[in-house]
Amino acid sequence: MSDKNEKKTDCAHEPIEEVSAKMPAEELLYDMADLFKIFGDCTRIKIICALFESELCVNHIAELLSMTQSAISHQLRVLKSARLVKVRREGKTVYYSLADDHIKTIFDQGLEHICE
Amino acid sequence: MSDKNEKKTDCAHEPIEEVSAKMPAEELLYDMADLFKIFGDCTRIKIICALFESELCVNHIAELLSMTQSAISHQLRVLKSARLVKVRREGKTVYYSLADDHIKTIFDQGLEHICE
DNA sequence: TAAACATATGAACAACTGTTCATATGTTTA
DNA sequence: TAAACATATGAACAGTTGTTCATATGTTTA
Repeated sequence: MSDKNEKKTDCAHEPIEEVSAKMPAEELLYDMADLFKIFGDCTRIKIICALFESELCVNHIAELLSMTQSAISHQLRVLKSARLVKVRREGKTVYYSLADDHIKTIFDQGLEHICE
Repeated sequence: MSDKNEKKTDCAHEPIEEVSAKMPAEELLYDMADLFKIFGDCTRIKIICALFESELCVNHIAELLSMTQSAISHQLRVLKSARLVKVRREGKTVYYSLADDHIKTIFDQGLEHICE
C-alpha cells in the first residue's frame, strides 16, 4: 500500500495532522509568549506584586525594590506598552496601577504552581 | 517635627513600608519569574500547546513545528528541568507529555487576557 | 556486530534583554 | 524665571537566550 501520509517514525500517538489542526493560530501563540515574557522578569514581577497592594509612584517603587529610578521607569514602560499597568499624572508625580484583574489571576496561578 | 520615616516624595498612596511588608519572599518571586520565563518563548508555548492534545515524540514535535530535532530537544530539556513535561521511553522513541494540570490553567488565563 | 534510527548534547554565534549613565522633558515653587 | 523635583529616554554594555552544526549516546534490526 502507498500511504502518502505515512509518518517517518511509527509512534502510537495521535496523528500529528490532527494535533496540528487543533493548535491555535500562530499569531495568537506569539502574543501568548509575549505576554508571559513580561511576567518572566523578576523586577517586573516585583513591580506587579507591589501594585497589587496599592497604586504607587515611580520613586517609591524604586525605593521599594532598592533600584534605580531609571531602571524602574524603563520597566514601567514595558509594562505599560503591554497594557498591564495604567498611568495617572498628578502634578509632578506619576502614579502607576494595574490595568485589570487578569494579572492577579495569572500571578496567583503561577504562585500555586510553585507552591507544590 | 522630625519624622524619621519621612518619604522623599509626598504621595497620597499607602506607605511603602506597608506595601513592603505584604510582598512575598524575594526567592518566591524569583521562582515565579523563572516559571513565566518558560512560557515566554514561542517555541516552548507551541510545544506545550501541542502536548495539550496528545503525548508526542520528539521527531513529531519537530515536524509539527517545522523545526530542527535539535532545537526541539534543547527546548524539551528546558521544559523538563522546570518539571513542566515528563518523559517516557519506549524502545527508540521518547514520548513527552505535560507534567500536571496547572500548565493548562496558566495557559488558559494567558489566552483569556489576550482575547479581550 | 554493523547499520539505521531516535534523541541528546556541547560549542559557537547572533539576537535579545535589563541595567547604568547621562541627559532631556515636564511640573511646581520660590 | 530659576531652581528643585519627578519622571522619561537614548546609547552603550554585559549578560542571557535560542538556534544551528557537528557529533555523541542509546536502541533496535538485519
